[in-house]
Formats: sequence, C-alpha cells, structure tokens
Amino acid sequence: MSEALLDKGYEPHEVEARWYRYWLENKLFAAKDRDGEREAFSIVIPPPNVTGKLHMGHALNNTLQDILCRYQRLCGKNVLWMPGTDHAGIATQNVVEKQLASEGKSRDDLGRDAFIDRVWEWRKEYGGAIIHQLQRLGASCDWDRERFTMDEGLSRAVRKVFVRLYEEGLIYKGHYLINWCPRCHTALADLEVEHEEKASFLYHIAYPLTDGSGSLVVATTRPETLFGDTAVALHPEDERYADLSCASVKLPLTDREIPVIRDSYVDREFGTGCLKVTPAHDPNDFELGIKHGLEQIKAIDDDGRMNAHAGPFAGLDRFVARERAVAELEKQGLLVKKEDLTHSVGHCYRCKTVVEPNLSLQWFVKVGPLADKALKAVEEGKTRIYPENWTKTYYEWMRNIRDWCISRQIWWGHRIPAWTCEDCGRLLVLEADPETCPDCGGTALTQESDVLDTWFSSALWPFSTMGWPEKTDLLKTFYPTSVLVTGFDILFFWVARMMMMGTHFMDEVPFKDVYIHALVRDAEGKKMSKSLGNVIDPLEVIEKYGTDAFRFTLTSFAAMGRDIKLSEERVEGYRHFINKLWNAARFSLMHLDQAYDSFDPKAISLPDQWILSRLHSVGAQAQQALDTYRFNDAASILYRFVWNEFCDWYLEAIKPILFGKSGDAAMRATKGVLYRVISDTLILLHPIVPFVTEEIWEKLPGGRGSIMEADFPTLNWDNQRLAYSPEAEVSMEFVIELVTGVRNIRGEMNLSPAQALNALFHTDNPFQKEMLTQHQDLMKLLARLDTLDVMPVGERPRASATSIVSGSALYVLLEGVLDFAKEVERLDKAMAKVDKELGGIAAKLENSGFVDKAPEPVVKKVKAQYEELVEKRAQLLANRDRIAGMV
RNA sequence: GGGCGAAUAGCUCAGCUGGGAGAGCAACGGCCUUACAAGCCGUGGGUCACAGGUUCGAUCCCUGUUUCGCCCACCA
Repeated sequence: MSEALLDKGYEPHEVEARWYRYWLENKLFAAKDRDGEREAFSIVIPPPNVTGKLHMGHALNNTLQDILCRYQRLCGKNVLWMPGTDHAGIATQNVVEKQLASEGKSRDDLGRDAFIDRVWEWRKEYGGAIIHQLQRLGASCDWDRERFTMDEGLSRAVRKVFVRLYEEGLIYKGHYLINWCPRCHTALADLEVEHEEKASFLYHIAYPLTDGSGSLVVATTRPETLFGDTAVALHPEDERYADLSCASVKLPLTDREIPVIRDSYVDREFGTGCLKVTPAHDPNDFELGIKHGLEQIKAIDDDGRMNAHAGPFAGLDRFVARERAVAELEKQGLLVKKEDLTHSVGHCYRCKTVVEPNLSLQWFVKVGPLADKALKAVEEGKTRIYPENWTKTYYEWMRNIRDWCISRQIWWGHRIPAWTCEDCGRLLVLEADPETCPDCGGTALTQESDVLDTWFSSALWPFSTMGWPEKTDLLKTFYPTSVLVTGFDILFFWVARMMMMGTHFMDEVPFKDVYIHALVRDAEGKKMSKSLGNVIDPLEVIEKYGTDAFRFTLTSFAAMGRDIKLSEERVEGYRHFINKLWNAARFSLMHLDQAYDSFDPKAISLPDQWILSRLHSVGAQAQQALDTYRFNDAASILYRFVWNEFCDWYLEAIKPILFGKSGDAAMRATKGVLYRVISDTLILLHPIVPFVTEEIWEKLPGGRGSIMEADFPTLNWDNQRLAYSPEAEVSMEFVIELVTGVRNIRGEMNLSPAQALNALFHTDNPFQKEMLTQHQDLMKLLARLDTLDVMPVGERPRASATSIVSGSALYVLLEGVLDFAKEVERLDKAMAKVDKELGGIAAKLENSGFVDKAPEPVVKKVKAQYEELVEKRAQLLANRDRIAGMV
C-alpha cells in the first residue's frame, strides 16, 4: 500500500515527460487507415509555420483539438489527428535572408538553387521546434503521419490542382494592378494587406490648363505619383466645370500634357471634384484608365524608388520623393493647399512595409465559381460553423470576393508549373516537367520564376495530407474531416479557401463542423505583441505551473465567441485545482489497497448513492458540453463536481466508514463506490488534463493499462448500480442543509470548531424523522455535534440558536454560551433575507395575470415556494421573539 | 461607409431556447479538524450600461441611445 501512495504535492514536469514518452512508444495516438468496426473521427491541424514558435494562439487552438481527440478516443472512435507544418513562403524566406544578412550575404549572392538548399537546411535544423513545443502541450497527434506543405506528396497535389484549374479556365495570367511590397519584393493578395488609419495630408495641386486660361486643382494624398498621371478626371455633370473648354492640362514638374476626361466615377463632394488619374499606381485609376484607353505609366519601381519618369526625382525613395516634390510644387506656386487627412494605408502583413499599388504581370485564380460552391455548402448545412454568427461573415466575404493573386516573386515555395518555349513562345502548364515543346519541338523551355502563395498549398491541406490525388484508404476513412478548429483570424486566408478547393476537387466539404475560437489577449484585453512587450510565453507558463494547469485555464476561459484575457494569476488558480485533485486521489489511495471493481448496491451508504447519482449527471453534462464545443462548461462542471461535491462532501462523509466504524461490509461497498467514482472522474477529466489523470490512473490498483484506453463513463452506465437517483439527492441535500445550518451558527457566533455542541431537531414530518434517525451519525460528524436528538414539535429549548431546515426548527443548545443579542441579530438578518424573497413572490401571486396566464406548473411551483417561505418566516419570528424576550 | 461582438459582484467572466441573479479570484471573520494552509468553515457584495416596447413576467426577445472592441471596404 505504501508504494502506491502519491507524493504530497503534484510535480508536473517529470510526470509529463514520462507519460508523453509512454504514449508515443505505445502508439496510443495512432489512427488506423481502415477500421471496420469503429466510427471515424478526424481533425487536420492548422499547420503552424515552420518558422513558428509556440504562442498563446497555438496553445489554445491545439489544446481544444486535443480535448476533442482524446474525448473521441475515450468514446471508442478511430481518431486521426493529422499533424504537420506549413512552409510559410515569405515568412521563412525572410528568416533565412536575415540569417544570410548576418553573414554579410544576400540571396542573390547564393543564387536560387543554393538559396533553396539553404532554406531546406534551415528547416531541417529548426523546423522541428514547433512540433516539440506542441508535444509539451500534450498534443496527441498521429506524429508518424506528419506532413509538410512542401513535401513530395503535397507538391504533387499542388501541381495537379494548378493544372486542372488552368485547364478549366479558373487560373489566368495577366497585367493587373496588384499590391506590391517593395521590401519583400513580391506581389501580395488583397487579404495580405493590413490597413491602418494614419494621419496624413491631402495636397491640393494646380495643374495648369494648356490654353493658359487657368488651372485645374486636383487633390491627392500621394503627390509623388503624379509622374504616372495620364489624365485628369471630372464628373460630367459637375457645374463648376461646365464651361471648361480646354481639353488638356500640363502635368506639373514635367513636360507632359495630359487629357481632361469626364467620368461619373468621380465624387464631386471629395476634395476639389477633380481627380488625377494614375493607372499604374492606383486600383481605381487602373479601371478608369482601361475604360478610357489611357496610357499606363509606372513611375515607381519595384524597390519603391522613383524611376526615369520622375525626371530629377529618379532614384529617390517614394517617400523622400513625396517631400521633395511637394517642396518643388510649393516653390512653383502650384501647391494650393495642404490639409490634414487621416486615411487608411496598406501594409505588408509580413514585414509591415507600406505597400505600393503596382502594375505587373501576375497569376490569378478566378474565384467566383469556386466561391459559389463553397457558399452553397454552408448554406445547405453541409458544413456548420460554430459559433453560428460567423456564417454571416463567411457569406459576406464569399459574395464579395475578388480574384486571388497567387503568384509571388520569391524563391521559397511551390514554383508555378508553367514553361515558356523560347522558340515559339508557347506557354505550357503541366504536371510533369516538360522536355520539349509540343508545338515546335524546341527544348529551350523556361519555367516561371514565380512561386505560389503559401495559402494555395494550405488550401489543399485536408485532402493533400491524406494522400490525394491517390485514392487512399485514409481519404476514404477520414474525409471529410469531423471538425476544423481554428481562430477567426484565418477564416478567410485558410478556412474559406479550403472550402473552395475541397468542394471543387473532392465534391465534398473538407469538414463537417468548423469551430472558431477566440483570440488570447493579455490581462488588459490587448492583443499580445512583441512591440507591446505583453506577450506571455506558453512554454514559460508550462514550466512554472505545469501543462495541465495551463490547459485547464485555457479551457475554462474558452467560452464561445469571446476573447480570452489571460494572466498568470489565473493559471495559478487552476494549479490549485490540479493539486486538489492530486490530494483527493492521495487520500483515496490510502484506502484503496486493491481494485474494488464492484460493490454491493444494498450495502452502500447515502453519500455513496448520492455521489453515484451526481457522477451520473455530471458525466452526462460533460459529454453534452464536449459534443457541442462548450469547452468552458465542461471544465466548470467537472471543477465543481470534484471540488465542491466529491472533496467537500463525499470524502468527508465517508471517512467514518473508511475508518471501519460501520463494519466491513459497509467499508467494502464504500470502497467500491470510491474506486468507481474516482476512476470515472479521472476519465471525464482526462481530455482536459491528460497528464495528472494518467499519473493517478496508473497508481490506482488494478493495472488497467493507460487511461487513454478506458471508456468514457457515459458509454456503459450500469443502470443497476450506477443510476441517477433523485431520492438520494434529496436526502443528501437535506443533510447538507442541516449541517450548513449548524456551521452557520458556529461561524456567526464565533464558536470554535473544537467546541462541543448539542442540538435538537423538532419535526413531525415522517421523512425528516426518518432522516434524523437513519443519518444521525453522518450529520453529527459533518456538523461536529456531540448529540443530535429528534423530537416532535413542542416546547422550544431555552438558550439556543435556531436554524430552519426544510421548514423545521433545529436548535443548537448554547446554555451559558449563547450571546442573546447576537442571536437576535442573526435571526433578524435571516428574516430580512426571507422577506426580500417573499416580497417578489407575493407580488407575483397577487397579480391575477400571472395566476391566470402562466403555465400551471410554474404557478404551482411559485405557490409552493411561497408556502415554504411563509412557514420559514413564522419559525424565525417565533424564535427571534422568544430569544429577544430573554435579553 | 458596411458588418459583427461586448457592457452582469472590487477584478476576470458564466448564465443554453424568458419563470426566484452564479463561479473563480480579491475582501472580511474563524480554524494547522490525521488528503490537501496550493487547505477547511462561514460572511458581506450586483437598479444585470441607459431609455422605451412586447409579455402575466425581461439579464435574456424587439427598437433606440451611449461607451468599448474587432472585421471588411478602391473614394483620391
């Protein structure tokens, strides 16, 4: 027995490392490709970036997934949690370039092939970091199946998808205005641009009319783009310009003349109602330029510097050029006005550089048809989004979607499978690298230098990881996946695109449910960020408080649709819970010298019946909560059960039985119940706190293997032995009410727990009489009473404090000890409470509308409450007056 | 400009389809009662943001207002 004893305090670190190793070695996370019997359950992990370091978002995201996976395994399902990482094109390239820079080199010094080798090297060395961190979190992924978005199989899937979309006319190449990051030197998709409100200026600049009759004043926030202007636009019905006869203006700081055009696109209310048109550097102007056949002049180069079109400003950075140009315009008297204006400026989501709208040749996905399918799938309920209000956001986005720019001018990523024949100019888009041109037989084929947007490959993740385009058993068993768990920040980047690709290529949605969780913020509700210095490192938290405490904290705060404000104190609070559980187990183990795997239902005590009944309800509630993604509910249901019911009442109540005061048969029965309850409680808790539950499970006698292989308790409720018992709950509630009454008197009277007390209970109620005789010892123990006598309602004892229990009076005899004034005060307080409740209920009953219209059971219930309170009040008053008379 | 969400105890938050306001932490008082002082027992504390409406009845449903947060959007 002594060897089974647990240490006094729970020590997480050694336990966590040991069990994680055990689970891996015994393949307890492994899914079966095919399983004829068990139902399948699958989740694909949102692949963290290889450059990633575990942050709070990952911690929450993966804790929730792990809870679901572990829960479903306990429910007997064949569970696949597919792990992997994302190559994260721009992010990873940036990291490696930085590393090169510290060696004084650039990627161009290495050349494309050598650079890519270098990235792979980097990945080999550091790419596993995030995986190890997920393992510290307890993530039960099927690690043998780990995938990477750049590995061979996934690359094949990417090519296949690209070629098919191209052949279906859903991928095209063209010159369009895209968002350009001058630092990363690549195009970005609209989504990859972060807009931020910035204080800036609106410059009013005079463009002289060529006939010398004056000038047109345009308003712009980006004066440096004027070198790319190819027109000035007015609204056709703008009366201010109705008389204008001159059809062209002279572009300031240049020798060019540009036309004046009319278009209703121009907003007459804004600025001067006169718009400068720069088709190569502004998306609206681009459209306008096409409509009016305007020339497209690029004045800003890909590195963000002005080019030859800017004359004397050529070579200057765009922002320097802005200042210089404004100064020059002012000198020439062409700057009419400079006013304050805050407007939103786009930044690169990777490096935060201000993006430049730029004209270039790029590849695009025509998303309309794909979005239609993805939209319909959710409308038809094939995929359900939780919490539901995100569906609306999803719909909005899908309905207003624009074509997706997928080419990136970087090296790290899936190179676009398109080649140009140098001889005949033919463009080839193929899955396999071509040797010769099918048209002219030429062998000088040049592959596109661009790579694909990282999100292109992650859009295929749910099926590419399962072996698509092969028809694998894995796909057959696990696709569509059961649920996708993710944060809302990548709803569009990732979830929406998986929906498009999944419905298009698999003819089936990628997941049945999408659970969108909150963001983890700091204690003040601010987003955690390096620049604010408010980042809490999950690994440090784990180090300090243990993984289970951390996981329980995240789970408790993971209410649907609400952000989590995390601080260390909160984790500390839940560490107490882990410790409480540990100590409860320690106590139990002192009495469980063997596996008590059965008990005699006839020999069990009231607390036994009660705790079994409670376990039954709590198990059902926990199951319900987990089935509906109400993680915080599951956590709090179990927390309260373990602490406030199992520890506070049950363990205290069975102590005399365990110490042999009720005989051997009773002891055996109670040990059986204790064994059962603690076992089931551990299983219920295991999905949330896997380590401590496994550790305790192992120490329990019986040698039942890993807790991961146990059955979730609700699967096999044995109704004979373990059923919901309202009678037992009512009885135990009576005991609790009585005991609490005594404790209240003790507390309010400042009587030490050591002080011996005697009590009388006056009742004519048969049930109560029965309770008092049957469970007298139990009540005496819990209330620390020397004697507790029951007698018919009669004369009240003299010096006693009163507590009303279920309408009957309990008298705690305090001869020589009672402070009469204090007792009167206490009873007054109790009465005031009753009066307050009574007030509301009486008003309700006097309202004829309520009595007539409210449903029968409700009225009945309220009436019963009323009777009870009236009785209670009368009792209190009688006793109060009696004591008052003795002062 | 559109959309979404939040406002409940000193703090952080629950409160599922309308029927007597809850938890944790903090505070206060008392306890080292042989699993646990990371503990035990007890106590206090809320016009459920504001104003209307629907209803017999509203923290919950509807309308409006205020404050805060987020997302989306090509108005220079």
